Amino acid sequence: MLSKKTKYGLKALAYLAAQPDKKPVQISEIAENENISQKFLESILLSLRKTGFLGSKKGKGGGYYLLRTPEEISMTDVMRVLEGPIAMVPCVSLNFYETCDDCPDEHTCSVHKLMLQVRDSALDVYRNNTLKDIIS
Amino acid sequence: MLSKKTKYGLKALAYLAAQPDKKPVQISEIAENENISQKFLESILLSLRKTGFLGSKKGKGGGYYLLRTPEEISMTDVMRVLEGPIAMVPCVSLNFYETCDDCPDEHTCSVHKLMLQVRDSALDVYRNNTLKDIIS
DNA sequence: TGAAAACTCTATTAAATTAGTAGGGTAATA
DNA sequence: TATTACCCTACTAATTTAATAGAGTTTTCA
Repeated sequence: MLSKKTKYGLKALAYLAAQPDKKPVQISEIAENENISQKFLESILLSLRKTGFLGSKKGKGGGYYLLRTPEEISMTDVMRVLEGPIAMVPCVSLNFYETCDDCPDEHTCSVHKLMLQVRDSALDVYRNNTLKDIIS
Repeated sequence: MLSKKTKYGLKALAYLAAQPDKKPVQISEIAENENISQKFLESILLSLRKTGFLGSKKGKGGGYYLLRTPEEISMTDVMRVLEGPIAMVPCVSLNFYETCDDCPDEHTCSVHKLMLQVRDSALDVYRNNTLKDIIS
């Protein structure tokens, strides 16, 4: 299940990408328009800023804005930052790999075999979608 | 993230599918060989029996066995029973559909758009894999 | 026939994660 | 210099997951 954090983060990014100009947008504006708790959104935008997706401007007329153009922002990167691993089990994760403590051998594990395919198919989707692609 | 329930359920199914004959296999045997808590596995096998994947035989010499051949068991069905919805958000789920309370319009929602693709790609994988395909 | 083997079922619980809430602090701009 | 708006920490309620405990029932085989 997709976490609210990821869902809200994606919506906020899409909202910023849909702006006609690059002027900073206030948290409160995004929160209202996308029906998100303002405080919760605050923490999500903060993490997107720390990971290089967003810039912010303080003071009057301040807010958040995209640091890159929408077509430069890959869903792969966004998902990894917001949701974490794309794989459903750590033993098939590219960026968050861990061995299973129960499994004696990955190569003969049926779960591993299936989840490898699922990961690859999900990666395919994320790699083929930028922020620009998902705004309408 | 894949739940342990699903992981263990898949492993148990694969274990049964790998049996040379159709004799019932005891819970304890599966639990030991696959490093699964026996009591937890018990409840998982029970749910697989109630959903028509497994049959059971009581008493001495009893245990669980597959009701269908491995190539007749689609990963789509198994995943839906063990893990629940294949979609990451309810608004793109085929079997567990729900509207989002926050989203004003699904058709213009960027999250919806992306998650629809992810669901389809996952479904593709599950539809193309039977229990036979994932045992080695 | 009776005892052991093995499944069945209910209820409880511990741990982890998620989704927020509260509230004060700090920086920048008009 | 006051206001706006971001920044940060800590706490908490709710939910889900992963078991655990224990009693009960059915079946089979000796």
